[in-house]
Amino acid sequence: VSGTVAVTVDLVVLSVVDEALAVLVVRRGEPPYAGSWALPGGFVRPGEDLPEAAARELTEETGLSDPIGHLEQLASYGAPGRDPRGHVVTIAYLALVPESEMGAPHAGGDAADAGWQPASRLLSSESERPSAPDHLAFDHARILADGVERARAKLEYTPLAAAFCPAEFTVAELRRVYEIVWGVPLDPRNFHRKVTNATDFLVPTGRTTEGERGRPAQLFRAGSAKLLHPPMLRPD
Amino acid sequence: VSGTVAVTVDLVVLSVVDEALAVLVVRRGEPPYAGSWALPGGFVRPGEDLPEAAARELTEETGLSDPIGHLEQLASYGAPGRDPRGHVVTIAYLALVPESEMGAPHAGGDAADAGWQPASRLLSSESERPSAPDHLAFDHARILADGVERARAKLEYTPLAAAFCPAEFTVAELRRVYEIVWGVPLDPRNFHRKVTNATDFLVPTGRTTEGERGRPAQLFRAGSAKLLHPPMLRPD
DNA sequence: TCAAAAGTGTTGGTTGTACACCCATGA
DNA sequence: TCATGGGTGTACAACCAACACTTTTGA
Repeated sequence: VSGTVAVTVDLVVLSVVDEALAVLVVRRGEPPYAGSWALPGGFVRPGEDLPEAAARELTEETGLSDPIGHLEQLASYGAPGRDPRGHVVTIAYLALVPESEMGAPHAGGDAADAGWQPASRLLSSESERPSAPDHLAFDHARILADGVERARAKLEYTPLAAAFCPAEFTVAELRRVYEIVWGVPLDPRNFHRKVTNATDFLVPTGRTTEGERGRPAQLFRAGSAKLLHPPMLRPD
Repeated sequence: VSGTVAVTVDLVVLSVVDEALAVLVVRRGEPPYAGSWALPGGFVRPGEDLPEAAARELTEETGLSDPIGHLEQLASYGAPGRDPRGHVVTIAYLALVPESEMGAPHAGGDAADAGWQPASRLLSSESERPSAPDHLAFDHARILADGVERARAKLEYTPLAAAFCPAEFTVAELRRVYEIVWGVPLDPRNFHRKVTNATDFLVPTGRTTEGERGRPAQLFRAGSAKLLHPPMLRPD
């Protein structure tokens, strides 16, 4: 156990659920930290690529298949004391997914439970205490904080907000994503102009919503842009 | 060898040497890839933290102590075939250092040689061929490319350019860093105004240069800012 | 006195924000 | 016809690129 260094992957899967930024967590069924919430993840198998291991663990523990939306590497964490089983280096991945198209998570593998939890609750100073009821196992609170921060920053200069939306979505739905992830209100008029002017951010489908209150809204699909020009500026 | 996953750290140490962006590389003394250039790095020891392992390998192989300047995690690479010895996951670190204050590198440990090489040469399409004389070992060309891209991006919105400069430097020296890393000419007048107006980027020391051509320049030290407001915009 | 480099002033175009205003639907 | 949300126009301020111009030194 102490003569070698082991490798795991962990996932920060974020979505917008019930008007709040939520993270996919599993209830650990095995020690250490049995009974605690944790990020889904597990040991990398020899010969297995890292994104492959991340996708496998996600499916095993939560029943969700390859995340539609977006998957990227977040960072690695390797402090010697971070896992009581020995020296374990973890490579964390960040996924942004539309909750509405992922199906309900259900526990499997080593997980006793699986579901969406508001990120704010798992990040609050209350849950920093290791004994708090919703304290995350290992250093997963720090990993989650880094993931949320990365997501917030990337909304500014990439079209990733669309990864939180279903395949077709309105400008107002996209705006709600920004408002929820950033935690600030945005001017609907200026927001509309900015996202529709940004090159290759949105492509109109020609269809509109029906049966809603107010004037029907155009439906869009995500465009091909990987970088936003000009960027969406976050109010200070 | 194939029953486990090993962990290494590798370093992309960048500096500005002889008016060009340069990277610190070592000539491998042991197989695999004996005789090839490679990024400094090596296996993480059990109980050792990742930045600690990075600093140790840098000192062992190049004789340079903890990099003055800046050190941050870059990314992790774990494709099964990237190392012929087995499945090896590496965590890459990016360092930006002032060449003038680091002393000359000298080989040690497993390294047969160590020195600065222009990044452009190691990144050119010529050296992509595995048989080219300056082809980097393993997937280190990819890692280097990611590191250079990270450095270029970070100059825009962080004060990291100062990490390439000695403790005291002039606005013109700082501008040369931007011009060399970005590969574009910048207007000296507008550059001067932007960096001196950015909050907490530069703090004047009161001293000036002497014995140079032209009017003496004020000397500055790096300020406390971690983010640039407003950012330095890279010309398209 | 000239060349060279540091540093300042000014101008015109672009971009972002605030907000007034019009449009299309359900009730 | 009113309330509700979708979408457009416009004015003002901030910002940035371009470049003329002044300052201070070494040769």
